[in-house]
Amino acid sequence: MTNPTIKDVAKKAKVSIATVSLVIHNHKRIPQKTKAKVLAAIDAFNYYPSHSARGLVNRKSGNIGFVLTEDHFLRTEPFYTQIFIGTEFEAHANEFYVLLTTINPNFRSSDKLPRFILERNVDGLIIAGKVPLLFIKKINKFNIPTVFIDYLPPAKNSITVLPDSFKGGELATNHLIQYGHKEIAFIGGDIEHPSIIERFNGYKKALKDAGIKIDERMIDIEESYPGKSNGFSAAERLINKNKNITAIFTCNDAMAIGAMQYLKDRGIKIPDDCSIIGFDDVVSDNVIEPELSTIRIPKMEMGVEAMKLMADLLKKNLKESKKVLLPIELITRESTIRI
Amino acid sequence: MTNPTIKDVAKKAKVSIATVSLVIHNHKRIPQKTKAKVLAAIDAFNYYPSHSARGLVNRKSGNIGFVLTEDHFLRTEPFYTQIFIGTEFEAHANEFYVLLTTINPNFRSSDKLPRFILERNVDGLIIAGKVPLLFIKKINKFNIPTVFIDYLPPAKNSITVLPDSFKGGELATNHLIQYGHKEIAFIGGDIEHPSIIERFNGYKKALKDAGIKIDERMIDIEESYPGKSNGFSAAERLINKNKNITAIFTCNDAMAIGAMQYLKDRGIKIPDDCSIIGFDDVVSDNVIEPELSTIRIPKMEMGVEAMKLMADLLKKNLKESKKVLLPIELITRESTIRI
DNA sequence: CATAAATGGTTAAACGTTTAACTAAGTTAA
DNA sequence: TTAACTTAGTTAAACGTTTAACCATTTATG
Repeated sequence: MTNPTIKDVAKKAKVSIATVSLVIHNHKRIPQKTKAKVLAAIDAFNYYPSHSARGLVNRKSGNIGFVLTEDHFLRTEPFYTQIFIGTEFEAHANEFYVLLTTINPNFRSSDKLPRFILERNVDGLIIAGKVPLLFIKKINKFNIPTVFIDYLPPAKNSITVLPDSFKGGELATNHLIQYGHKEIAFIGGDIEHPSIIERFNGYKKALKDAGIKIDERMIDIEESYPGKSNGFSAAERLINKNKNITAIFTCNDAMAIGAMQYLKDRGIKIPDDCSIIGFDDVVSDNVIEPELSTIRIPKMEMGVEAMKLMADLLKKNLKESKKVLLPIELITRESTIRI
Repeated sequence: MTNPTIKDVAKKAKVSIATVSLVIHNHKRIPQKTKAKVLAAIDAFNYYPSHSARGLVNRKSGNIGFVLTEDHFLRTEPFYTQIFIGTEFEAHANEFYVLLTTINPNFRSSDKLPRFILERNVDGLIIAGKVPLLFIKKINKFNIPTVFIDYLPPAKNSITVLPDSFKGGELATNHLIQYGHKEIAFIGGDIEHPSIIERFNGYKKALKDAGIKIDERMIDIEESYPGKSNGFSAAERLINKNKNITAIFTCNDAMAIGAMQYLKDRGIKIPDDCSIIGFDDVVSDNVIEPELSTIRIPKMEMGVEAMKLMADLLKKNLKESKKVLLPIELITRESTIRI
């Protein structure tokens, strides 16, 4: 048989289609006897309501759009992938589908918006990572409930899920301080990014609390993007400027890997000559040597949390501004050592 | 204004909604003049047809389901992620949305099928990687057009996209032979998997062609899963059995990494004492040392190809059985050396 | 000039649900 | 006994499209 419809079920149960619908929605008007009869028919046909028909009358798509920039999606580290998995997982629980799409990181105002926005095929939007302001402005016109992950848009009334970067920065730096380090460098990229800047602030706070003077020469935040090769360049500048560094805190693992490469090339032994700690915990399967100490971000959990907020938001039990900080965790591995 | 509908457009253009629809579908009956008028109105409202309404009348969802097992999705290497990106990319071109879902690798017949199948919310299914036979059997009842990626289901009438594993196995082995190696070991896991077995066959073929005798003691295909820790164990067995190995071909990069770990631990220098070559090219960003020679699989391209096949399949210009082998490529890096 | 054919558009049914409004029958209360 | 409720269901409109069938003009044909 072809796809069974509510009519087939109604006929079989000898009731009207309205009754079938009411049963499906657990309407109190329907007594047990009728309910059972209808449910039996539903079962017999293995009937499920058509998504499109429902969408049409309810003016809901049942879909949540997941947006991130192409470059983020193509990154080899599974950072945003893990976040996506989290949303996907929680979507199950809330009976949503997740539609993923990428946008150009250099979004121009003439660029088309993702099709699912134009077609009103999503009930909500989850935006992961930094996206162009122009994009945000343009979608604002559509008034779609939106949750951000790992990015705090400038407009102050957003719902956002972030890792606790400030605490992470403190934690990483304190870890080095407790290991006896005093000459602790910081490497950052894309310093405007709210997460990065907080890590930097955490670094400065920890140093200050420990009575260590913040030295401009120990800080390199020039790079515009926190990637591996930029980590290499930053380490190069830093070391050339400053021979007595005993530890480096990089704003993420990718930069840490680049920095490690430079140190190795230069003959500086890790961790014996120099400790290094990253952020994110994305280096897969301990494949790098020495294994990298880092601050773990709960990536899947961030996705889960975002989708939970979305569900609340769509049920209207959420005001339009909320910032959720997810706890981070220090992971001590081989790249940091007591001095 | 709230979501504009075809009615709004029709009113503004002073035509019937049928005319608007015909314009949208580029029907030849409509002359330029009318078309322009309607298009102007469409533009004025920034109108896009409702996805649900269309789906309802066309009996099409416009969605393609992407299915893989949970464990595959959670793997840290971006293998299936890259494939997914490929399908997503090509989906854009064909105006599809991709709905991703995972299934339990130990799918029981009592388990529920993915919701999008039950609700008939997908027009086609792309299944990536090995999935339980029971699952395949169960979805067969729904008669949904299906394309497989990186897995050849036993039923012979499938449409499948695979890397050319046989040629890859030959290529990898020949590379080692050309480098003067004669004692070449093979490490495999999940040897029943069509891709793995082909790599193994390629290995044997290359040895035979080179007049090298195939030695059972040089082969370890015991492990049930081709992962990192199993690569470690396999290397251990192999080395203990057999001291004169000068090169190893592992069925994938994950096992190669595990094997490298064992060799390093044991004090065997790579590549000086032993060359090693993997398969897949998933080791991110040259993070491992020495950098791993491997056979590159065109992962994104596999996704793209699968979605193209799906588009053809849905347009009915494709018979129900087709096997597409995508070309692989030898990547020579640091882990293989001339003897 | 009468008729056939081409052109350009409209009408209305259909897709599969949801739900407000209604109805019919049974129950309660004064 | 009768009016007022309650209960259990049905009817019908609506959601926003698509498209076959139809109609009215205009143009071509013999």
